Amino acid sequence: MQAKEPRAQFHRAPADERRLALIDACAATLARKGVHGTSVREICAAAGVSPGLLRHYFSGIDELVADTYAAVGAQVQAALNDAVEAADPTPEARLIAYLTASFAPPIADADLLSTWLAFWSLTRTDAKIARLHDEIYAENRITLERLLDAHAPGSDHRLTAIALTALVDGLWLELSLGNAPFTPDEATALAARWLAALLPRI
Amino acid sequence: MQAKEPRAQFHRAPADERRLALIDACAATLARKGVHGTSVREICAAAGVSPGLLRHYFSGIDELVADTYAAVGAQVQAALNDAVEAADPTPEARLIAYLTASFAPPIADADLLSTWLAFWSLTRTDAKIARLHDEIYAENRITLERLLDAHAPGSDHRLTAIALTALVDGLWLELSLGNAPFTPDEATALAARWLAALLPRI
DNA sequence: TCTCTTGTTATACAACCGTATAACAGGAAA
DNA sequence: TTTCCTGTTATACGGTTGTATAACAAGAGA
Repeated sequence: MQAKEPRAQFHRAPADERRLALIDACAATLARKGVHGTSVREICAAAGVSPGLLRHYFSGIDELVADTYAAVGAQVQAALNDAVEAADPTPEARLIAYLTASFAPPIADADLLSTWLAFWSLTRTDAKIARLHDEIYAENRITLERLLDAHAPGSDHRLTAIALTALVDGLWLELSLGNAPFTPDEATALAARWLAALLPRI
Repeated sequence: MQAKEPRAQFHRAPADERRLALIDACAATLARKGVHGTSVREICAAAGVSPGLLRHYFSGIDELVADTYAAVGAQVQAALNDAVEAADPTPEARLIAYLTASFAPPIADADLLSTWLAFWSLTRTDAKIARLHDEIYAENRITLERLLDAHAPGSDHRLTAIALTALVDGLWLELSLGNAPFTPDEATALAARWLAALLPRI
């Protein structure tokens, strides 16, 4: 004879507060438990919510993960933009601010990397995630090209932006993975030195 | 009434042929199905072997994954070394060979990337994998420092090796992820141009 | 040819997975 | 105060997970 579980108290969240809470919980779980340890139950527990609720806001766990990618991508983009806007208005200072922000919290962060790795690894198997990846990276490249163009107007910065993105990504990856053989300051200096070599006027 | 399954034919593999087959199957499954789709049964099916056999050769799936990381890491290192040794014996040619090989098969390969992403994402949660990562990257950095030192003896190439590793990693990542906005040749040219700017004699 | 070791199999197990469903209750609207 | 909609819960379901186990058979050694 099984005693029936008394129904837990709850309150009805306004607007899409619950939806955002689930997205946050998804990112946090991806970060702390990895793809392998991320499940509907785990996410909902992190959000303090019953497992069934996920499907009230999302068509399934795949859609939640995709929406989480979009949200986290936007957060990263916003953090970088903020750093650039807070810098001195010279092209040089804005570029350096972009680089510095890339190697400092909240961008260089072990949790963010773990979440990001999960997205990367889904790119191969999930078409929606792949499309999101292309959009996010294209936007990032355009931002960078604009910053470069402000410094040296007229010339084509496509390849420069590509290389700088790759360099920053690689340094960011090692830094966030932990145990990196260099400091955030060295990473910034490295990227700046690279810029100076390629764009003589910096 | 369930008919008993007749026992399948098999042959006893010599030495650790089975062990290597399981490692190959693990890498292939990680590549094709991602972390999420990789399970004991999936790996063993790929190896053409019964599920129970995995635990005869490994203490569990975690140990198999770790051993697979070590094996794949060694393969990558060997492919890069081969490319360098096959090049003209000048320091410049050897460096360029290293770069070119990084952006061509079998190194720049979607399957290899998927496998590698799985390893990266396990670095946070699995201490054994984290240690392996440090070893593999340290060895790679030393290889690169030696190549740089052959070109410009005496000076300290620590930071140069770090930056070149990051640049190559970033370009390799985008290239292997698919839909990259640049070609392998452009990636090689980019890295070479970077080297030329920083090491004047190339 | 026989024996014995052990690589290999089929199957069992409890725990977990993502999703489905019906009962419930919060709280705005009337 | 009552009604009613729906956000939220507990629970159920079939399928899959990693591991455990006992039966079996391959093939070397005697």
